[in-house]
Amino acid sequence: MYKVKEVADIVGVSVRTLHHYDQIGLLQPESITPAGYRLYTSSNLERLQQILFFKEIGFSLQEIKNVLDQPDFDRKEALKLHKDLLKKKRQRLDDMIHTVDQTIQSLEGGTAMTNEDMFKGFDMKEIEEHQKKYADEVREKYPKETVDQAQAKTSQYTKDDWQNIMEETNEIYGNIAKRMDRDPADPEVQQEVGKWKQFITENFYYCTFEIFRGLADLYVDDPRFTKNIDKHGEGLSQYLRKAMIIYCDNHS
Amino acid sequence: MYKVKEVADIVGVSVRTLHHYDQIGLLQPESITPAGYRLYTSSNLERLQQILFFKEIGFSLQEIKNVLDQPDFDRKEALKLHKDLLKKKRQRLDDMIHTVDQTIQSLEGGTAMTNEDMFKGFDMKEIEEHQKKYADEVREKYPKETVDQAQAKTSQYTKDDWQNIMEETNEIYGNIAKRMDRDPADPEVQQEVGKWKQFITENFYYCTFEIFRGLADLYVDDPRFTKNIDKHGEGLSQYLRKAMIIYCDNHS
DNA sequence: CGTAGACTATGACGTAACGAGAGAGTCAAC
DNA sequence: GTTGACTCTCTCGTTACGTCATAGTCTACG
Repeated sequence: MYKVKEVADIVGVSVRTLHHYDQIGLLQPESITPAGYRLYTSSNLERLQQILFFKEIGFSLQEIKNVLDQPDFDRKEALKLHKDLLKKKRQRLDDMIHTVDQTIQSLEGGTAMTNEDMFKGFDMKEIEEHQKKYADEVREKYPKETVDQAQAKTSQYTKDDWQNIMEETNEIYGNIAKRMDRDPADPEVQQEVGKWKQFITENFYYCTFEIFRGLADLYVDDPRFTKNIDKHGEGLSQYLRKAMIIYCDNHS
Repeated sequence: MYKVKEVADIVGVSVRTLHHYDQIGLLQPESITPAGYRLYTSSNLERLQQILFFKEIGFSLQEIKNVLDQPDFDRKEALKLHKDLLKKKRQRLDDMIHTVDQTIQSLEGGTAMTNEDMFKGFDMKEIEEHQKKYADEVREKYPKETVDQAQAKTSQYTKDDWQNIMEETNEIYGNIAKRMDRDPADPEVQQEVGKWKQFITENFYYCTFEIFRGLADLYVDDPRFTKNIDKHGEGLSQYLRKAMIIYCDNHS
């Protein structure tokens, strides 16, 4: 028998939330003390877990109630309907993002950032340096436009662009850091690594497997990189290198 | 000078909405009759249009107020911040969709459609065939699980699933066909192409750029595909191929 | 001029899922 | 018996309005 705060601490929700769930009949405690204290059993906890799962995938509390209270409820059907709904929402978001993008572009017109500004305080700049090392190599293998275009890319980034890039970078690093307890060959990890390569390609230059391998080594060899990456987790650079190499081995 | 209902009818919002905007000071009528009737000018209408635009891209009313009321407000900055927010929301949705998908798959296990049923009348089946051509190639490059999982996917689709897939496919083709007068590199066209690639990934197999390029060629080389695609518009397959190749060039 | 019908106004409650108090009672330890 | 940690039940606030309810206004028609 657990009291509210215990339950709250165990599963990571607020006491208020439990009160609320009690109030709407979604999760009622097994028993109540004479003083009116709520007492939950472990089977109550199980139900709470289920509630949280459905909440995570976007079900409303009412929908969750339906799904959990009626054993004959067609869960699969509910999930599929729900998925359609989610996809529509995503479509809405895609459209919105697209419109915002267009608006931004129309607002822009000559505000590209100067190199001076760009160099200030952004470690990201180092990736560009790395690019130069490989520039010749790349130039041999790919049509000129590809490379030129890529170089033109970063030269027009504004401070905000760099900010965005930094944020997205941090996110990817973070996602990988979160999974450092897994094997570097873990599918989710590999997927993030793929996103990283793709990200470099989209924002800096066409990132070939050779370059990617080169980057992997650079991350542990060059202290500037290592320091920056390990901010996200002790030994991330080492781990990342392994994962990247595995990725390259599997894909080329 | 327009009265509330006129304004409401003109721009397509409810009278209540206008009341609300008045109340929160977002859009106040130019003048008020002795009887208390709201009277809007055409400049009020213009502001309303702006409000609706920002609303469409997901700004809150308070944010809109900030943007419109302060001429020195950095609109571009606001838009970029907003875009980040939207992207985060989309990421959340993506994750949710992914989880729902996995849950559905785990629930399925005995209700998969038989191959017999599946083959009947669904041209979509051909995409799967195409997959097989690339299966070996893909298998070399990606971790086994990825491919296996993908193959498991289609084998469990029900008739309804295929129906849905057909519908979504038609929608995307249709959207592209509608824009065939534009350059294949047109952003909207490219966006649809991106959706198509994403769609294949979600419903069939991890669609790499190589595969996507392969599909592009297949659409014009294989008469079964060509015929099917050109149903949506004369020469769509040719057009689609160009657009897909451009997409690949820009993204990889 | 009286009235029906269309339009207008201002509240006020409801929505979803809680967060943030307020005021008050309960429990265990010292 | 008091303190501190915890519990309870209201109640308001949040977003962008929808939906009444009640009441005043305007205009056309008989």
